[in-house]
Amino acid sequence: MTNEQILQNIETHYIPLTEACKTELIKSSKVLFISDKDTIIVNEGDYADKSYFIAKGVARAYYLKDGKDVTDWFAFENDFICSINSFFMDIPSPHYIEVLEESVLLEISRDNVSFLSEKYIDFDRLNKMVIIKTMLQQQHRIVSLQFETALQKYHNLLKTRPDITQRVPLTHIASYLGITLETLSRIRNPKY
Amino acid sequence: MTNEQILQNIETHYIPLTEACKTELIKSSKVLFISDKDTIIVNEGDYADKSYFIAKGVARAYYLKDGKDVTDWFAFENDFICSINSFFMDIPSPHYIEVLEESVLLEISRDNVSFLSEKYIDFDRLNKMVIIKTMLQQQHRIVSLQFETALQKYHNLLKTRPDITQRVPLTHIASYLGITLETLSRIRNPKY
DNA sequence: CGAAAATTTGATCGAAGTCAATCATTGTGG
DNA sequence: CCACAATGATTGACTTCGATCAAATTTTCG
Repeated sequence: MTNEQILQNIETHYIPLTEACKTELIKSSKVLFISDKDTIIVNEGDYADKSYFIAKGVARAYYLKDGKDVTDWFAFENDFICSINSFFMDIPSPHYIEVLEESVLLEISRDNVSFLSEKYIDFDRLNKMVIIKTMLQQQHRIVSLQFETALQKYHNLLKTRPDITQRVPLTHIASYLGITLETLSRIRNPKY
Repeated sequence: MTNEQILQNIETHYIPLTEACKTELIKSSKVLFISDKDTIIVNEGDYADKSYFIAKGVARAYYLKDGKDVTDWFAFENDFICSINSFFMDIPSPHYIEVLEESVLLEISRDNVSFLSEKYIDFDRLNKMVIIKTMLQQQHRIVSLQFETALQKYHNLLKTRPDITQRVPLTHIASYLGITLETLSRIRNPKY
């Protein structure tokens, strides 16, 4: 996967960028080729000042709640992911971020995001789009968590990500949906 | 309440703004003095392209879920509120926004937000701060909804807003917390 | 003051959690 | 390349928190 392909993906899924902006974006970011699944790219406690564009693969953000692994976020192809508290508030990360498949990521630091946003208005728009998209997804998730049954939440997830069960262990899907693995397993039984 | 006081509040709770920016912000926004509680300022179906800074009072965003009133958001003094889906995606609002006390609001349109963000870097920073603050609050709310008991959710709300029970009917607090009014009432009983 | 709205209290029910035991799949070392 | 340990998923029995339905009580306000 080349730099050009990655930029192409960003442009088709977000907005076109000027040549100058793209050149400087590549210069100020780093492509990570991660071959091992379950590679941890952010650890709890890190000052995680990097944001990652998933060019290929899947990643998840999770944290330990009373020692139990709770998935907070999945990022698939063309999504961005970061440790949201750490990135935006400059505090130690409560989250781990882990890659779940062989993946290609574009890594960019908060400082470089700021710098590019100041310099290129199209990058600033991209940046705002990513943040607003995240906010709207969270909004949707809040409604979902609050008023949907386990079954509805699972079906809705499948609607937006039909391939998720092939790519992500059920344990992570369960904790993401706020249900137990056992309940998820029962729900998946066709007799429901 | 004067324009100067409102601007002063914004500056102390967010960031200082240049004089030019403040002058133009006042010119491109409108102060609403709302004397009747329960005044609806955004209706379901509206293209709600306005954002409101609460200089004084309380407002809430709510929607009807199967005919039932569900509170999605409270905004108190120095908070911003808007119909998030409508404002950012330019679609008809699923939310109503209602004022719950005699209030003073500063109303600004999406177009004016864009314009001021382009023209004044300090306003752009303010705008980003508001969005990121919203995102982080939602993040916190997701964790809360997913793993806390009714009692914990209520206590946490009281910790950040001790005065909320004096200012907002319990029905709205209950639906905001994702619990029924009856459960909230039981939880509030000192024997818990 | 009295009607309407808000809140409390009580009794019952059900969705999903917990604990525990199996079953299935995967991947690694002999 | 198989065996078997480790991990992941399913199934079962039981429990619990909070929902629902219903009624009583308190508060608010014209």
